[in-house]
Amino acid sequence: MKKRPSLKDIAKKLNVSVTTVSFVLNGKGKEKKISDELIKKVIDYTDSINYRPNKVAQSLRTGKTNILVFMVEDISNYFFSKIARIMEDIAYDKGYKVLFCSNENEDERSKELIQLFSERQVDGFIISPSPGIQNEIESLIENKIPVVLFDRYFEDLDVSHVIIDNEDASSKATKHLIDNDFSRIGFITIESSQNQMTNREKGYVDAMKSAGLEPLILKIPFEKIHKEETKLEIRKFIIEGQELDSVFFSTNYLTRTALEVIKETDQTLLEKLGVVTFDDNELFRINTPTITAVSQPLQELGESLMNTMLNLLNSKAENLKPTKSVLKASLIVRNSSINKN
Amino acid sequence: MKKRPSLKDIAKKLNVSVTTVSFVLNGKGKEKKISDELIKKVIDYTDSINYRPNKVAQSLRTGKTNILVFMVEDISNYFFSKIARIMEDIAYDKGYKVLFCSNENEDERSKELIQLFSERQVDGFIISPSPGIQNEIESLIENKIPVVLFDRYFEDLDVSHVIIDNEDASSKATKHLIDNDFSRIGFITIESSQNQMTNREKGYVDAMKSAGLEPLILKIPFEKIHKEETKLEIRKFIIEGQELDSVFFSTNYLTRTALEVIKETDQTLLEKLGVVTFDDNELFRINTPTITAVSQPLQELGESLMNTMLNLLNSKAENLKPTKSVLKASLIVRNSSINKN
DNA sequence: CTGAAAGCGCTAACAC
DNA sequence: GTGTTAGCGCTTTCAG
Repeated sequence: MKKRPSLKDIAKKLNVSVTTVSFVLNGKGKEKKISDELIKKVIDYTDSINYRPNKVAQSLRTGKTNILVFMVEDISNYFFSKIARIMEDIAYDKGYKVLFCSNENEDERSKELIQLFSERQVDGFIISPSPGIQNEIESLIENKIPVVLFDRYFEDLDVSHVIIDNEDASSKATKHLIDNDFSRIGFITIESSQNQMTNREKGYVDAMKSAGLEPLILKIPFEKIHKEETKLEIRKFIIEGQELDSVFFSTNYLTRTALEVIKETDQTLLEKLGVVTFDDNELFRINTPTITAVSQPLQELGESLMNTMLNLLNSKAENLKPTKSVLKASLIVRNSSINKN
Repeated sequence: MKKRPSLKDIAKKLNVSVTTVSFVLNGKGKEKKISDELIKKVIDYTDSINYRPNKVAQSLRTGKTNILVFMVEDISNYFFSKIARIMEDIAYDKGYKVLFCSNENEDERSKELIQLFSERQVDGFIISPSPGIQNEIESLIENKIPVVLFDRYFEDLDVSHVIIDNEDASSKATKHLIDNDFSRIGFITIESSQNQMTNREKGYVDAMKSAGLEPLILKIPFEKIHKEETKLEIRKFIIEGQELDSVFFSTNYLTRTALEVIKETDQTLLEKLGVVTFDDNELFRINTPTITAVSQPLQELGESLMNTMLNLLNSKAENLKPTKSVLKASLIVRNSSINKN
């Protein structure tokens, strides 16, 4: 193995000092008044051997890695992966690279990942936090590592975040069903104390109550989402239990599970049952019937997240006040929720 | 900002040398015959301040990062993300962390990513390569950086790989349609010279010919997959053109696009049209009708990939012969492909 | 048993 | 204009 050449090797080869090479390579040649001739000589040589500086050494020296971490529940989820892509493009222009990872909404995994990347000195974290990592977030902040929370946040922690107005979105979705003459409207959600979920529930409950309707709620524990018993529960709730005429799902994976259940049970059910889901998805455009969905503004979310992060990064050490952004979601009306009479 | 404590800080605090602390922290206390008492003192203190070594410094010193890169076309694709997860678990047990990234099957992006991670001294690459990065792969190999290719490979490059027998899988799928009395069987694929695709085509063509049937092929350029004109082309091919009675798709994103097209055009078409797709997906279980799919053995693929990589990693410098694994895929028969008469 | 010190590759203050 | 050198935080050889 021909060891990768180092600055020193280059300096020796060219009979100049490492400083000179370093300055030239970092574009400080002019500034340091190094002769054009020498600059050209260095550039030509490094180009010719395709020299690549060792970033590990650079990072050790400068304390910066130019790496940002985007940690979410599940990066293969359309919602998260789309935003990831948007952020990546913005970050790239500013010289940052974004690393993606999934915490499965588990505290253990979140902590491990934060640990792992902290040790590796990443420059900042954008996190959709699992419920119990408040301390870890706090400790990052204390160490002056930029953190932006996303999708959900901790109410008693003064940290920058970017979220949508879940209550408003949920309320709009519920009212839409009511306007389409549904009245036995069920709400299927995840059992969770995280505020993105509680706010969705609140939006639903308030909309129902103010229309004089009875809230009908089924809560699934997160761990059981992919269990067979969950399917049974959903089936029971929709089909046998409450004589529902429609359902509003608080997340798209619940909707997917429910669609499977319905498919296995009684395909024709969807001809009568009203359906609205949180979070849009490719599948919902293709399904029979197409599914009405609350759609989050992906582009704005991504931009807002990255801008907040870049601000934090640039305001080095100075105590910038946390930025808190709340964006609005919109309802994409499709066939599943229009009046079925 | 309270600077993170370094080894030196700890040594000073404890009135011992950095060497001692380093040995203890690396579990070499016993080996180096450091007194139990001292070991305990060090451990207790580092635990109490929750000391975390700076991995950047460690990496610079040791030349190892314990990071592996898994680069695929699109990590949000079910197929790739599932395998990623399987590998991650195995790697984790061996002290490696896996970083995921998507190259969108673009050479430019692939090169950038390889560049980026090489500079950061990652220990190995598992890559589903875009068509034109043969040189970059070669150069990694020359620098003795472990590489395992996945899903596709370069026929004239002697590099470890893990793939499935695409020709066989494709042939089985085609024969399945033939056995179910379909005869005007179209094949919709990506225009590509990469061997995972050419082999799928070959499997189809051979199966058709040996049944005395005429191959009917539509090729979509990769860049146009999400363009509107692609939908038009697919529609024309299936509906107007060749009087097909069935279609076999070479990738699941083509199938998704086609399902959308069909949905927009004539929902009842699927009652008559036979459909088989490469690569299983959640959607295909939910769709009406459920879609027959070629399913790759995810668990085995993941295990095989990681084992190959770990072997490479452990056979440091010694010239290990590349390992080439070819696994078999299976056909999951659902409603879309059973005899429609 | 423990400590001193070299050095991984790079940056940048300082010297000349 | 260019070179010398300290040091980022860590591992590990060698000395005692």
